[in-house]
Amino acid sequence: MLETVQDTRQRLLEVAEQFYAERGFEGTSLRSLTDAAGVNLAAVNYHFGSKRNLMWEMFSARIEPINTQRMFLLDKVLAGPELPTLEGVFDALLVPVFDVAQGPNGANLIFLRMIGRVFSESEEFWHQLHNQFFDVLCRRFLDAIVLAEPKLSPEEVAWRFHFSIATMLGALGTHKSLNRNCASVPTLNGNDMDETCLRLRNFICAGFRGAQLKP
Amino acid sequence: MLETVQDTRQRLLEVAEQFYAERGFEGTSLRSLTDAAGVNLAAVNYHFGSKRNLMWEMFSARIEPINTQRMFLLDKVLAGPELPTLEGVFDALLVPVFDVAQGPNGANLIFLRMIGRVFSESEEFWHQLHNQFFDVLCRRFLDAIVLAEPKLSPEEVAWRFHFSIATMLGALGTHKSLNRNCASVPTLNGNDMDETCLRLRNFICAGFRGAQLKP
DNA sequence: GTCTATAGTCCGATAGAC
DNA sequence: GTCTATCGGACTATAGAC
Repeated sequence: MLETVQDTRQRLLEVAEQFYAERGFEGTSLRSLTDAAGVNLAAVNYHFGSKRNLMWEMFSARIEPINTQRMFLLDKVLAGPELPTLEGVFDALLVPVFDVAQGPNGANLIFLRMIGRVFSESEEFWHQLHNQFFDVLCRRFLDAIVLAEPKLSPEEVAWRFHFSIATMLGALGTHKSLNRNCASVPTLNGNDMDETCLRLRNFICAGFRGAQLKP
Repeated sequence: MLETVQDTRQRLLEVAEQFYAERGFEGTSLRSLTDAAGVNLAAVNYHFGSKRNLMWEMFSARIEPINTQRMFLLDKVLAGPELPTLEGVFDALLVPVFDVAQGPNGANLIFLRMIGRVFSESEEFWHQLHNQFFDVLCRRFLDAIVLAEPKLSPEEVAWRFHFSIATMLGALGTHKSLNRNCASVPTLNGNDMDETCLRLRNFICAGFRGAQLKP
């Protein structure tokens, strides 16, 4: 194995992502984490100060480049001469996630599950994460959707956006289990991230457009 | 307060639901749980044998009546002279959940969050829950959807059903946080379960129908 | 920066009196 | 069926040698 030698800090971040994705915050012990990373238990507090800070920095390192890219793509959609489309807006939201998931060594399903698990965190931790990483982003995307669907009231947009986010997070969180959720269900090829992303985007856009309360 | 006196076992089940919804399995300690329930710590092992069995029975007591009702409604949809509709099938899946959530004392958001949290459980526990409570159900609903949308291949149905379930679970899990996910988002009236259910069903049906891979 | 050793706390489970 | 008391172990965090 000619892998690049990684320092302790980086190894901790990588194993933290995997363990968090598989077991959640409370379910991950620092002992099991440092054992799997091949580093000393005390290294967590030396490099990060606490278990919580380790997880926070792991999440931050993953989500901030994605959110930067989301904003960049959204700005591009909004800068055009025409009104934005739902497809353009939701592509800006989804494509950066699946770009990261489509790693060089095959689909990074751990990463998807980690992202999807965040929203079932305990209330306080989730609230802090949301304020730090999603509040502004959420507002920007809502404003863009109002432009894309000008006939809908803000409340109507809020409802449909809520379901759209629920679909995205639910799909990310359950993605790893695709092939065994139902024993007798056809196997889904969940390794092609581009196809998964496009299917998800099409589902969300269609749901959004067709979700009028009274049929 | 003229409440009916409840026995220890029932109080444990109720507090277990609340704590599981708010903190998850690993995040719930038996001491905090028994304190909140006003019962002795040892009562958990006397009545249920273990923390795990307590949570399992809590979930079973909640989901089994719902699944019975789901099957009943699905059978009704399938017994008609005409082919089932997507709306009928997804109503059979969703309405029993929101019927329970629409409790006599207002919306039972704890219950919704508990259901939505289950799918982010650790792999092993989730797998066992799925085998026990969802495997057969899932197969039955998939078969019904194939009848409702006969032009779609089984693989195509499986993809779209996956996203539909993701939407449902994501919406249940995040429902409690509706009003503070975005500070500047219009407040959603998340207390009318019938309206929430209908909106969710319409979103899912529209997403399902419009989720073709190639536009 | 890495290690050993351990403090101090909390955990699930259970024995045994009542 | 409920209680006290406690076991044995796991946890996070840290002190201090190297």
